[in-house]
Amino acid sequence: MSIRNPKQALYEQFAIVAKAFGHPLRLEMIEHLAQGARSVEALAAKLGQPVANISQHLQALRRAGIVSAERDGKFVHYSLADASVLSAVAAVRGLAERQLAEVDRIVRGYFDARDDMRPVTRDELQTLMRDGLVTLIDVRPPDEFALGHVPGAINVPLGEIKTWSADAAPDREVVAYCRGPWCVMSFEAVAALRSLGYSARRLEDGLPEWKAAGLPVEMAA
Amino acid sequence: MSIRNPKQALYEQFAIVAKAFGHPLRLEMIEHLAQGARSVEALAAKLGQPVANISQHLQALRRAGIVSAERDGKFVHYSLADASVLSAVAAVRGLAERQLAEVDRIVRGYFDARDDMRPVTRDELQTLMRDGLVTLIDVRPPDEFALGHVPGAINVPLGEIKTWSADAAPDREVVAYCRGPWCVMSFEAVAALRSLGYSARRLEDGLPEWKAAGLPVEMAA
DNA sequence: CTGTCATTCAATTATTCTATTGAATGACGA
DNA sequence: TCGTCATTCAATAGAATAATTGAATGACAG
Repeated sequence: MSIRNPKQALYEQFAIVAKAFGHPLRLEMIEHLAQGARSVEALAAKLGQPVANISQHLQALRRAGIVSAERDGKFVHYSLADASVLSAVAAVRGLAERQLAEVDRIVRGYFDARDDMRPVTRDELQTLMRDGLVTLIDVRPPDEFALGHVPGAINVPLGEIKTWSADAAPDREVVAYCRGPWCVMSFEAVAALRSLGYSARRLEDGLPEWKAAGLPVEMAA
Repeated sequence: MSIRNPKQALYEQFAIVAKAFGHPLRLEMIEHLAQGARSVEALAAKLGQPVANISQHLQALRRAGIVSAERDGKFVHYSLADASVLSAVAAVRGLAERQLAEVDRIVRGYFDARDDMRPVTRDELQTLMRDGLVTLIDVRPPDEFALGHVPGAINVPLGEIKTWSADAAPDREVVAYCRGPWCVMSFEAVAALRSLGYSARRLEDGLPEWKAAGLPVEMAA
């Protein structure tokens, strides 16, 4: 198909970008890169995929201008190229949530069972934190926590929930968050805490959305 | 690939939606559907494509929840399912415009040559129209104009620019708009008017964006 | 210069997507 | 009921994409 007119040429470019979003693994990669820059190997480890596979998907994302690469010694660190990557993903996600019955089914079948209370919004959380009413836990792995987290949050990776809760005040509400709106770890954390008798809720979405909303982020531990 | 966890199942759904955006023809179909509902045959005629091909692409879009179908006698009218379809396209377009060198090249090679002045923003246009300083022309075909246009606009399809301009006031500035930000017809109209000695500019984007901004739309002719 | 390690490339196979063709469906009017 | 017309389905061939494997690159340490 030869390029007959410039509009078609432009739409071919736009299609390259949209197509790059059109693979579940690449969407998951974007969720991880939204936490901060990652090397190919680190991403591959997080996703449990062969390095070469991740490398190829990263290059598809780079050709589409979704991620950018920066060489640092023998590592190449990839990160999101543009803040609007997250808004593009959010637009697609919103469309899917509103229009696809299958999404509704998945959400109802799995998530609702674990999160029958409505999630805490960012505004609510800020009020609750200011008044000192809740304990905020970040259930992501320590390396992601170290690269940035909500101020005042405590890092409690999913595997340590039980240990941690033994020492926590039993009558204080816990709010958990993780990588994004559909990150399963915060759902699991809330379910675990509730089964241990705690009052727990989920933040409506994750750190990248918090950052994108212009709210402050705390570094290091 | 079996569904191991609900997050992957969700990402597969999101990928279906994103993938549906990932074809130049489907993006062009979305641009047309943004003007108003269309039958399969009408869309096929506008795009110069076989009906069966358009029908199949429409069903891909429908499976992705991007368009919805409504039967009316023997016709099936398709339209955009959700206002956020346009914002998803806009996010992808913005990303491509900012990140892909190829887009820059196409725009510079073709559009800049025909539009060396900055386009008129919607706000500017409203001021200019209120003060009666410009003539606004809608260069889309009459059927699209009839389904809704910017109040005060005159319908001057591309082929009639020359005839129309003969009767137009020669010292009055003309603003042209069409289907969207990269619709070539408004670029062509501005180029034609300038070559005829008129002062002409383009509106920054088209009718769907005007409507999406909550501004009034006039119906019929 | 050589070995090591992160990343990329190249080649293969399996899968999915695209365009095209002609036949099937479903609604309308005679 | 029958023919017509808009749309969809089904089947095909050709093209693009995905995952896997092993080899090649490029940077660092000794």
